[in-house]
Order: sequence, then C-alpha cells, then structure tokens
Amino acid sequence: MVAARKISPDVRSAVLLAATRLFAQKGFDGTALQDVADAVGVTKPAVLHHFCSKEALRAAVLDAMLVHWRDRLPRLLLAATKSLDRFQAVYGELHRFFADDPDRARLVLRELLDRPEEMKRVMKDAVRPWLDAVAGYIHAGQEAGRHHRDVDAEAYVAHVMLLVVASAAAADVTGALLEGDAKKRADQELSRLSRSSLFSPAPKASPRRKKPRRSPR
Amino acid sequence: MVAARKISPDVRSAVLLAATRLFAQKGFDGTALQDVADAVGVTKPAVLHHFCSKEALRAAVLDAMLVHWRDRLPRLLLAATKSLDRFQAVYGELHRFFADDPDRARLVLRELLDRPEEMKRVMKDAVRPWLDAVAGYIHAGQEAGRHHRDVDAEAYVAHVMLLVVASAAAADVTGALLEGDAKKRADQELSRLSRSSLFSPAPKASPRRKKPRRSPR
DNA sequence: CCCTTGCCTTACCAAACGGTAAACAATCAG
DNA sequence: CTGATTGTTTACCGTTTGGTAAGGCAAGGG
Repeated sequence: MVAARKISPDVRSAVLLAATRLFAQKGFDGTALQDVADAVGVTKPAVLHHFCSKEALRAAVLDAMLVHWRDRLPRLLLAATKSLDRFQAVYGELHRFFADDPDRARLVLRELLDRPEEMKRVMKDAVRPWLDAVAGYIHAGQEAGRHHRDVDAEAYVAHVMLLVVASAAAADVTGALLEGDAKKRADQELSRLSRSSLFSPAPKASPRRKKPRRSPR
Repeated sequence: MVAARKISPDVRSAVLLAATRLFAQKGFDGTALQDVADAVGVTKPAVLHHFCSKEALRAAVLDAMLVHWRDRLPRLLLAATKSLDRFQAVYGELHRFFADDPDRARLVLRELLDRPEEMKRVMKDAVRPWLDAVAGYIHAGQEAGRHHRDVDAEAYVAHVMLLVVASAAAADVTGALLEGDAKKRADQELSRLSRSSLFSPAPKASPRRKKPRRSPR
C-alpha cells in the first residue's frame, strides 16, 4: 500500500493502457473507474486528475488507438508496388494491427455497437481516405484484368476490414469450433478468402516470374 | 398511470422483447432494469417477478434467440438439393435471420465480447452441428470440383457466419462509407464475396453454364 | 362466503457508481 | 527558507443500481 509508486512515474499512460484493456474486455459501462484505478495501483481521484471525466478517458483511449492506426497504415500504402505485393502489404498490416492485440479489435467492435453515430464520423475521418485509396487500386486492377470484374471495390474493402476486426475480436470463441491449430487455420482461411474473392483465377498470360500460391506471412 | 395495462396481457413476453432490443442497443451493463420496465410500461419489481434476476433475464433473452435459430436453420439444410441452390438457401437464411432484425446480430456480438467462455459453449451446442453439416457439403463439393480445393471448409463457414453477423450489426456505420444505396451494395458484395471465394470459376463439364448472377434473397 | 394463488404495486435497502473538496507530500523557483 | 505548482491521498456527496418486503387486488375453487 505504500510501495510500487516509484516504478510508475508516468501514471497517465499507465491509466490509458489499463483502461484500453478493461474497456475492451468488459466494456465501457462494465468498467468502473475504481477498476481502472486498481489496475494501475492508484486511487480513483488520481485517475480523474489525469482525465477529467470517465467520458474523457473513453475518448482518450479511442484516440490513442486511432493515432496508432493513422501512423502505421499510410506507410504501407506507398511501400509496395506490384499488385499482389500491395494486397499482401495492406492486408498484412491490417491483420497484424488487430491480431497483435485483439483488445484493439474488441474496442472497435464495442464502439461500433455502443456509439454508432460517433463511429460514423470516425470512419469517415480515419478510414474513408484509406479505403478510397485501396479501392482505387482495385479499380485499376479490374481494368487490367487482375481482379474479378464484379467486385464492388469499396464494399469489398469495408467487408474485409470488418471481417478482420471481428475475427480478431472473436478468435477465442470461433477457435472453439475448429480442430487442430485453430488460430492458424482461421488466419490462413481468412487470408485465402480475401484473396480468392478479389483476384481473378488466371493471372493474365504473364509467364514471367512464377510465384504460385504463396500464403501471406 | 392507470390505463395501458389491459393491452398487455402477457407482460412476460413483452419484457423479453423490450429487453432484447435494449440489451442489443445499449448493452447489458448499459441497460437498467428500470429501462426495461419503462419500455414495457410496468414497474421494476414486476420485471423481477417474471425473471428472478437481471442475469436470468439476460439468459432468457439469449435463449429465446437461440430457439429461433434452432427452429429455422435445420429446415433449410434439408430443403435444397443442388449445390448452388443449397448454398443460396443456407446463406440466404443466415443472412435473412440477422438482416431482418439487426438487433439479433448486435446481441450475438455483444455476448461474444462480454461472455466469451459462455459463448464457446453456446457455439458448440447450437452452431457446431450446423457448421459441420455445411462443411460436409463443401468437402463433397471439393471432391466434385465445384469448390476451390484450398478452402478450409470449417474455417470458411465460421468466417462467413461471423461476417454476416458483423455486417448486419454494423450496417448503419459501414453504410456511411458507401455511396448510393449502401445497404444494397453491402448485401450484394457480401453475397458475391462468399460465393466467389468458395465456388470454382469453371463449373466442370458443364458446357456453357450461364452464370445466373442471382443475388440471394 | 372465504381463502388461496398469481400478478403487480409502493416503499425501501445496501452497495456501487461518477465526481468533488480539502488536505498532504514532493518538487522547484525565488 | 518561502511559496507556488503538481500529483496524489482520504473523506465525502448525491444518484442510480439490482434486489427485497409487504401489501393490494382480481380470479377461481371449496
């Protein structure tokens, strides 16, 4: 009750981290400020000293995740050049972002359910530009015959994104339905499903550099 | 304060209905028993008279949805005979079940997040048999060359199911990303994505099978 | 007729909630 | 040393929560 104060010089970020984990796992309404305070090892008013209300804490948690999102994605968009590489790069980054820490996916899903109107705005700000860019690549790929022509690019990207988030958030549960290495099976099929429903089967008469059937990562 | 009691002879089912809607929209922890009572037009102890605790009400709500689920799905499984028809039938029923009332999808998603351990059991009991049957059809379809050979049948079904649930639950939000008739675009692409990632492009020994391009439902 | 039974009410309770006030401790400038 | 600033504590507040107690009241059987 007296020690463990020195080891955490930056209480604020510790609160943010603990709140992220707790909100993701038990939900915003299911988490008391006391829970957050306990997880960090301080008292409730100490939490309210850094975030002036519970609502402000929620906003900060969401914002911290969005910063992370805005940092990592754009880098990938411009890195790869070839179509399949570009797909792998963007899909891989998206998948890794949520699979690395499923709490991120759970948080997004909960916000989607709890505050749909607010999330509409977030989507338009943080996701729309990124989605439009990827959809643009798909359109180009369709002209070039690399992709199925009946793909609705924007809707496709939205669905793949949603599926990546949902499957990361629910991996523990859906894993109970699969025998063997459930996580690996789920990841592989998720990647295959996304690729297979986008890329045309015949890679358009280009026998140069055969690189068949590579699973992502 | 005195009328409106006659019009609801069956308070119990009214409570169940209101609780389903409220739990789906605001979450279990975000819904007070008072909210449920108000929505029905009775007092809080009246609610607790029919369901002896809030937890019991939650269980009853989930159970009522599962009954609905168990009723509708099996009928469809045995109805259609041809492969594409069978896919359309099962997929269509699944999609309709959640798109008809998005609150069902939101409820499932929330339970998945709030009580993963309990949902593992529910999945094994209510979903596993159905999933295994569909996976069996897919295996047969793979042998016959109708389906891609690299599909992981069980994982495929799990993912499509999850995607149908998530997209129904989040339709309002993801709809904000799509121009035009967002709902129709999302539904069509969802159906196309599911079909395209399962069915082989060349329907084998079928000379010139015109793709019917029929959207589900 | 009375008495039980099922449904619902008002009145109430202890606990937990988000948030505030005021005091205490450490740091640092002057 | 003094005084101000910053981060934290203890103590407390009003409200809301899930749940209980006890009683009213209509219906039905004896």
